[in-house]
Amino acid sequence: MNALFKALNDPTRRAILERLRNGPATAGAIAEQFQFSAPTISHHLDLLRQADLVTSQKQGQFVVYTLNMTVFDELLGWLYQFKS
Amino acid sequence: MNALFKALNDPTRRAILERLRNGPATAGAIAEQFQFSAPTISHHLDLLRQADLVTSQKQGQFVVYTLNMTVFDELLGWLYQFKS
DNA sequence: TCAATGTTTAGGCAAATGTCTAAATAAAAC
DNA sequence: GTTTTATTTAGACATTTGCCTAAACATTGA
Repeated sequence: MNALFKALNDPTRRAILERLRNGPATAGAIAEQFQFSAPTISHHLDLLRQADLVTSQKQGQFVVYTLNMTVFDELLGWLYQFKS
Repeated sequence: MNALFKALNDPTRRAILERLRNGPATAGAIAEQFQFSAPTISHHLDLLRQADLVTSQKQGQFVVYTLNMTVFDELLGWLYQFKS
């Protein structure tokens, strides 16, 4: 839960998630969309992975990142307790 | 959106929100539940207010904090785009 | 094998964060 | 009117965060 909220608490990381809504992408393709350096984006991706918001698979020299939506259910569950 | 995620990215603040699920409470009553100083809790309450997650009304020498659930809809809306 | 490409790791730095104590403000009680 | 009670503001400090550059690692291609 901590890692989840931490990962979401950054506009760049949220933008990465929105980018991945359109389908998986390599680290490089993701980094191209932003004005930050590749290491910076790599670090953001690491935090997203720690929160289980994305998964990564190595494909040759590329690393493909994929959105993992199942963890959103945890967040929805947390929110739901406030809606009653 | 930034203030919202920022406010949620702290276990103490989330615990305050859960506390307020049971109804409004004064700053002092909230502070009693935690091991932090009153100024620290006051600061947390300020961040929650900035995110519009709580409202505050002064009642005599007390300040009563109330959960504001309407802002959760914004968060639900953001989440929803990922569920399709 | 050597060079190029894609990504991560390491280390450094400024800014933001979470905590504290001390002081200020405001209302209540004596 | 002075003291107590409730809360916030101010300022300090250690830790975390987000960024960078340089270097390392891993794979592909000549």
